[in-house]
Amino acid sequence: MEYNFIDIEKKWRETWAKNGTYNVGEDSSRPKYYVLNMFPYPSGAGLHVGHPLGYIASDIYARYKRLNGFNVLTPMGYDAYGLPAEQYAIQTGQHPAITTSENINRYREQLDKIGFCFDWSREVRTCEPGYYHWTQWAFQQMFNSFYCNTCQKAQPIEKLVALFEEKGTAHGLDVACSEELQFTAEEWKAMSSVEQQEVLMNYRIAYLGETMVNWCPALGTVLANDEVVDGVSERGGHPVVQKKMKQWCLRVSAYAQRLLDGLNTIDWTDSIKETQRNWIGRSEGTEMQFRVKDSDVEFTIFTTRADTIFGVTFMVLAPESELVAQLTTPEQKAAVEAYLEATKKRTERERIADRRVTGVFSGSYAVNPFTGESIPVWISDYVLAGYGTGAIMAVPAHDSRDYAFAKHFGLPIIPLIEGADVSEESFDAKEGTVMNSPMAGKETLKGFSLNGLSVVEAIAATKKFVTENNLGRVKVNFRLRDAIFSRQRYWGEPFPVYYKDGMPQMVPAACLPLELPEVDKFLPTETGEPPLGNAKKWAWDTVNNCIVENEKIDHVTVFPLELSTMPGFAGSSAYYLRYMDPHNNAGLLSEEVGNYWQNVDLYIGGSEHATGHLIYSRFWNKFLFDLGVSKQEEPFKKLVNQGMIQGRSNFVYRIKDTNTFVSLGLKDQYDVTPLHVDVNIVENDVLDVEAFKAWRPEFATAEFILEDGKYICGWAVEKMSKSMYNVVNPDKIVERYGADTLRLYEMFLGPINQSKPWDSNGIDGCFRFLRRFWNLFFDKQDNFCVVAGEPTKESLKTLHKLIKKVTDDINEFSYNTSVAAFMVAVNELTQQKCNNKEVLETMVILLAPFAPHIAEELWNRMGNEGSVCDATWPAYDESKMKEDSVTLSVSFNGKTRFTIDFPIDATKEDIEKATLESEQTKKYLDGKTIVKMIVVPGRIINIVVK
RNA sequence: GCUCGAAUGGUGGAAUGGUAGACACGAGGGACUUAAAAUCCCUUGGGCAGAAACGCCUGUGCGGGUUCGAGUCCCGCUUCGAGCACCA
Repeated sequence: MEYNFIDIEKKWRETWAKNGTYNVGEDSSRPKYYVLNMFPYPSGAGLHVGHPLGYIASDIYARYKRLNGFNVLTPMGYDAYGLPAEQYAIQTGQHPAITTSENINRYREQLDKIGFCFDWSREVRTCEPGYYHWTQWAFQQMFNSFYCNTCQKAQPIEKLVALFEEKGTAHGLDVACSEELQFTAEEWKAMSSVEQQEVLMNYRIAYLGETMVNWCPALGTVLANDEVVDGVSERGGHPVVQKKMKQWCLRVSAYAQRLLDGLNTIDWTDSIKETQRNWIGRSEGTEMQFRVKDSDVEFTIFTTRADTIFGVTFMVLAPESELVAQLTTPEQKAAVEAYLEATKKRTERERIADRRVTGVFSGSYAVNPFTGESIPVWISDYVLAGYGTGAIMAVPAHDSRDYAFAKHFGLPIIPLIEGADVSEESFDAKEGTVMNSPMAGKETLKGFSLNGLSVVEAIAATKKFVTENNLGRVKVNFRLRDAIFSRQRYWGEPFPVYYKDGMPQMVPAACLPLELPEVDKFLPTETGEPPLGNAKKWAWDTVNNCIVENEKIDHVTVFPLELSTMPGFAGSSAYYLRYMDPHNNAGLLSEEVGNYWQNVDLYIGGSEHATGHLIYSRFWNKFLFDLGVSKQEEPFKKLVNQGMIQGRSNFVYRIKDTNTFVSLGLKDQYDVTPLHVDVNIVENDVLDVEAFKAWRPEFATAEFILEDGKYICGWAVEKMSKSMYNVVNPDKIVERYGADTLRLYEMFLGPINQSKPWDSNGIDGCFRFLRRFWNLFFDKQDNFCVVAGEPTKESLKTLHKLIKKVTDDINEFSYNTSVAAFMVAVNELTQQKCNNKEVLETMVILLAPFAPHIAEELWNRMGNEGSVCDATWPAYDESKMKEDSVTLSVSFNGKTRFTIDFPIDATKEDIEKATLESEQTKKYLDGKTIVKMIVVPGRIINIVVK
């Protein structure tokens, strides 16, 4: 019987859809398991074979869990907002909603062919009002919350207002803020409403902040830090400049410590955790106050090397620091201004590319609080305004950047570590014994000295001294910045915000979702407003129809709406929660549903989201957890990163200035130019010459120099992309081999977490395997030949060996080795001519997660009711594996020479005795003496001889 | 510069410290066939030996070490990949 995958797969695809086989609900009688894929952005190019890799891996796991009695949720949806659709709209006038919807349909069609067990009834699209309602809602909750550092939790902003009314800022709580403010209850009460709102903005988790942002002129929008790579935009590669702008921000930094701590509780790869730790960048140090000489100005610096206070020979301010204006003396004013002007002109990219030492003296001196010495204050762009306090104490002997600066400007360098040679470079390591702290004979504050201590001890001693003497405080700094949350774009979630007296107000809950309006054009307005500024009618209608009515305010007043939209990560930050309860109109998700599904047990996706989506959604979830909406502190318990599938390009070699192409093996005899050739007209690196001629008009008359009658192409591993003609479409594979073969092959290609090139050459092996498997069930006359009865001992052994291997492998996501194990088992069963029902039925269940269509078909043919999805995963029975004897290899000095069979229950002594008495041993000993004999029953015999 | 990861045949890749190269592709040889396709069987890390049989040597990026025994563990390198990077 022919293995007719086309009919089989079509039949079951339809049956599953008709029966809703993969739809799930809450079921308290079974344990839940939540498997999630990072949902795709539906691009115009459709899926290539790399995309389904993670989906297949998660599908196998989901099906395996279901066979083990779990109620498995595996939903799918689309991250539908994004730049490409908008860019396309600008170019063609085609509305992004239409493009997106077309792309989604194409994706769905392609996905459906691969046989996933997604519950499509739960599909979400981030661009639909029913979905972004809750994105907007969450934003409003963040606006209405502040972060309490003391209780490590988000709290309602009303609580902070109440504290201000009672005690001003002296309320005793440590609260996350943009800027430290001080006022009394009386001062608070005396403020106008607008002033109070301005103050509160300093504390809100979603706040409007005037900060330096990454402005991308070409895209006409601001970008988040993770969207800027090497000074250019991640999308499109346009230059990015620093600009001070008023933008919506999320106070992600407030959660820095929790984001860091949470990493220890989740089962993610070390590399992703490490990447996030770097990105969060916790650094423990000391803030110290320095007085400016002959002035009452004081400023604060941050250092992790408080112990080097005696080696400070100058101070440096960031050019953007507010202190620059205060500390610049009249004599230096012109020089400083010239420097600031020059710095401003340099883009981030230029600063990275060109690391010249630059700087200017401010004219002022600071006073070392420990020694009273005067230290010049400089200004340089190697100090960043956004980190710490934007001011540093420079210790050239023990910091390489300070060292370069000191050498360049001829400033003194004082070594502080015994034996450290600082004549050529600084000694940055935190080790050694401290000296010159203070230098012999120098007086210091309260006689403080660090000499003779180790660096670690000296840091601790300085911290203690600084705290006790009010010179500063111990401080933890994070590199993690607040996320900039506005984009001056059309295709995104509108902010549910309007302005009154210049202050933002939340659109009333009754007006949510605030829908994205139609616009005439997708570009910014002539007055420079974001694209939503083109939607005048929308603004008017919204104000009149909903906000005015709900807020009971005067119709005559016109309130402008926020015209920015939210960034890409807004919609993807809590989608896993929405999948739990996608049709709920009363809330993001219900209490009951949240309690059942909790959080994602297994999350699969690419590691490129390490510092973007995977940080933002952890932050977002923690916030919702504080609100009690999410039930777990961490959204994704286990994370598996699938590797990238790279392209395998093929090349033909054209002899220069001719239309003649020479085969790979002969190309070195000619002067040739390699050209990419479409991999779809190459098979096993042999070019289909006729197809090549038809491919392009200019090749129609091409001539070929063949080897062995074939044209052999060269190949290379490159990114899978259209321009390299190496894109392989999964539809083509499914058409030719079937979805089950595609699934098996994608897994067989190698470990799931490794990047590897797609190579269609190996796929035949998987197809042959399925055909052999299929043939186990049919005899030579094409009759279904599976019969009930007692299985042979051999077959049971083969089966249980496989059960153990596959179960272990699935749990470790080692799918390539389990596919290999299937191949071995099927070969063995073929040789055994096994047609036993018990064995073959179990084989079908084992294969069901990998190749569901063929498994379902055979399950059905064996007379089973229902779907193989609801079968029970077989238990491994060790007794079926019991052997009568065991083969042990005998080694001499670790070198294996021969093997001997022993009864399974042979003791160590039996083995030793039998080995020594064997003829082969005697032959190998040949006059040598035995020094030692190691016997590990069941494992190894090694004899050490001399 | 710092952090993490990797390196095994022609290729993708297997190996709880115990016979390295499972499985698959490719290649070579053979069977069947008028032929092709399909299918099946044998060989396949390198080298040596041989009439045959049992073979022998060598081999997991490089150099050391631990061990009866190391692809695997430890120390020191090399190369490649990823992340962070004037973060004080």
